[in-house]
Amino acid sequence: MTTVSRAFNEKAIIKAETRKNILAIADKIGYVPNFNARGLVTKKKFIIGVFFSSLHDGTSTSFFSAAIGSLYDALPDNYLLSINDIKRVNSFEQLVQNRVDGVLVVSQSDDDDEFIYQVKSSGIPLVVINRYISDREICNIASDDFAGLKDGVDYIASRGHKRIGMIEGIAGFTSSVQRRQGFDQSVISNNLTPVEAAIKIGDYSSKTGQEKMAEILALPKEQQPTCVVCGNDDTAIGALRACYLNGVKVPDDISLIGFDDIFYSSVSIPSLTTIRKPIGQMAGLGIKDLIAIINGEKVDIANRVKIQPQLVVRESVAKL
Amino acid sequence: MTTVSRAFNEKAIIKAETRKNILAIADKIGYVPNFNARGLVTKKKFIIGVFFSSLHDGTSTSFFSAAIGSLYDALPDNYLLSINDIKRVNSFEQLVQNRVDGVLVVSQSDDDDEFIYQVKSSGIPLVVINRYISDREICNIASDDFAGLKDGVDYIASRGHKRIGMIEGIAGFTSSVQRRQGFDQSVISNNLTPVEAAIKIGDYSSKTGQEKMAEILALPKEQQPTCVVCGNDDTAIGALRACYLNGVKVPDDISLIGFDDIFYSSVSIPSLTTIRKPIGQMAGLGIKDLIAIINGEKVDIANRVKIQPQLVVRESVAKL
DNA sequence: CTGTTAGCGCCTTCAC
DNA sequence: GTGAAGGCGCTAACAG
Repeated sequence: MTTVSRAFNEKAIIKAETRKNILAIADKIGYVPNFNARGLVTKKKFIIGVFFSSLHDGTSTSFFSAAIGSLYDALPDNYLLSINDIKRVNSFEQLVQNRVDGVLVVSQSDDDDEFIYQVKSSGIPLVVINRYISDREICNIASDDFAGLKDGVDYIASRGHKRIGMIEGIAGFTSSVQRRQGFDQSVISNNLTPVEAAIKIGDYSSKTGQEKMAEILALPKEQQPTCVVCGNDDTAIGALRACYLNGVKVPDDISLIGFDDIFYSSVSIPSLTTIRKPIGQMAGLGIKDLIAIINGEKVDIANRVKIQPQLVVRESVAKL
Repeated sequence: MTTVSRAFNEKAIIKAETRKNILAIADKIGYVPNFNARGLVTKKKFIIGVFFSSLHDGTSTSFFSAAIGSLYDALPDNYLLSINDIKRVNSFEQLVQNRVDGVLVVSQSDDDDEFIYQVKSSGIPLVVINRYISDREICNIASDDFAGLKDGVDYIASRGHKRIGMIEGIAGFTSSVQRRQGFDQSVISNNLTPVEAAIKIGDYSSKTGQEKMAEILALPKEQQPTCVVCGNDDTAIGALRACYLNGVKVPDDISLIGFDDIFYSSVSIPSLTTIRKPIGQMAGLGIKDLIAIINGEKVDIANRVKIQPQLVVRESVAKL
C-alpha cells in the first residue's frame, strides 16, 4: 500500500523499476489516487482559488477570458482552478480557508483590499496580480501602467498632436491614478497642451466612454483636442461610437487611443491604437509564484514585479 | 461529534434547538466541516466540472464570460466550479472521474462527442448545453438556432430585402447546419433570392468574416446581395470591417445581421442587429438539472429543452 | 528500498 | 433525539 503511494508521489524514494511496474498496473486497472483521502492526510486541496473583483461588471470579458486562459497554461496538472467573484464570497471559511491551497487575486480596485487582508491574515498563500499593492509582504505582480500610458502619449506627441484630452478610468482605482500620472508626465516632457474641458472622469465602461466623448465633441470646434486618450479600450470603443453618431471621423477629424488591447480593439472601426496590458504574463507568473509559495519554496515576495505594457499601433491616431 | 455532524447536514434528524446551539458555537470558534473528510465518506467532491470546447479559439470571449456568470448564479453554495478545456483533458480519470461530482459540457462542436460519451459511459452525472444532442439518454439544453435564424431572415424580408447572402459558421457544426436551415426555410417562405455567389463558408471568426465579406463586395455591383446574414456576431464584426475598408456604408449600401448578441455588437459601428442566444438561461437550467441528477432526483432527461433565441433590432439592417 | 501501523475528520450504522 | 464504534483511502513515522 505504501509502496503504491510512493509510486504516485514524485519525490518519494522508490526503485525506478518498482514504480514503473506499479504505474503500469494502475493504468491497466484504472486506479487513480483519491484526492479526498490524500488531502485529508496532507491537508491539501489541490485547488487554487482565483478571485476577480467582479465577474459581472467592471471586468471586461476579453480580460477575463485572457486571464483564465493563461492561468491554465501555467497551472500544474492535478490542480484545479476555482474561479470566483470577491463580491460573492459569503463565507470566507467555507469558500476559501477550507477549500483552496492558495489564492490568486486578480484585483482591479481598492475595494478588494479587505478581502486581500483577510486572506493574508489567515495565512493562506496569496498572490495579487493586476494592481499595485504597496504592502511588501504580499507577492504582487502588476503592469507598469504609468510607463504604458506615458509611451502612448509620447507616441501621440510624435504624430504631431498638441492639444489632448482624456477620459479617465474609475476614480480611485490604482490603475486610473497611474495612467493619469503617465499622461501628465508625457504632457510635461513633450510640452503638450492638456485641454481642461476635455479631461473627463469615466468608469472604464463603453457607455460612459460614449457619453463623455459626446460632451467633448459638443465643445466649440476651436476648443476641442486633436486626440483623446481613453482609460481603457472599452472606453475608447464607446468614444468611437460617439464620434460615429456625431458624424465625426476617426482619425481624420479626431484621434483616439485606448489601453488594454482587448480583442475587439483589433476589429473596431477604425481599429484602435492602444497599449497592450500583459495580462497573460501576469497571470502566468502569478500562478508560478503561488505554487512555489504553496510548496514552501523561497519566493522573493518583496520584489515588486512590474511588467511593461507595449504600444500597439493601429489606425486610430492620425499623423498631423 | 455525531450531533455536530448532524447539525451541519440539512436533512439529518436533530432537535432544532440543539442545531441552533451547535451552529452558534461553530460560528464563534470558526469551525467549518472539512470537505476532504466529508467527501472521503460520502464520495462527493462538491465540485462541478464545466468543460468548454475550447478556451482559446472558437469560444467568443463574451460567450465565455456570460456562461460563467450565469453558472455561478445557479450554483448552490458550497459547490465549486472547475472550468476546463475539453482539448486539454489529459487524464480523464484524474481530471474528471476522480475530482468532480458532475460534468456540464458547453459544447460547440461534434468534436466534443468523444468526451461526452466518455463521461456518459463512466456514469458521471452529465448535462450538455449549447448544442443539440440527439441521444435521448443525455440531458440536453440547447437554443433553437433554426427558429432564431428564421426569425432574423423573416425580419430582413419585412424590411424589404430580396437578394440575400450568408457567411456560414464552421462546416459541420450543428449550429451552422441549423442556422443554415433556418435561412433556407425563411428564404422559401418569404420568396427571397439567395445569391449563390454570396453564400460563403466561414468559421465563426472575425478574420474569416472580414475575408469572406471582402469577396462578396468584390462581386459586380448588380450581383451583390442587399443584406448578408452572418453565422455569428464575430463574423459580422469582421464583415463590418471589410465594408469599412472598402468604403461601403452599413446599412446604407449593404445590410448585415449577426447571431449571439455578444457585448460588442451593441457598441460596434453601426451597432449590430442580431439574434440573442440565451446562453445565460441555458447555463442556469443546465446547472439546476445537473445538481438534481447528482442528488438523485428525477429529471426528465429525454425532454430535449430548446430555448428560443430573440431578435434584437439595432442599426445594421436598412429599410429598403 | 519496502512493509507495518496509526490516524487525518467526517458520516453511517447501531445502540440507547 | 443523542452518543459510541467503525471505517472511508491515503500518507507519515517507524522498523526492517
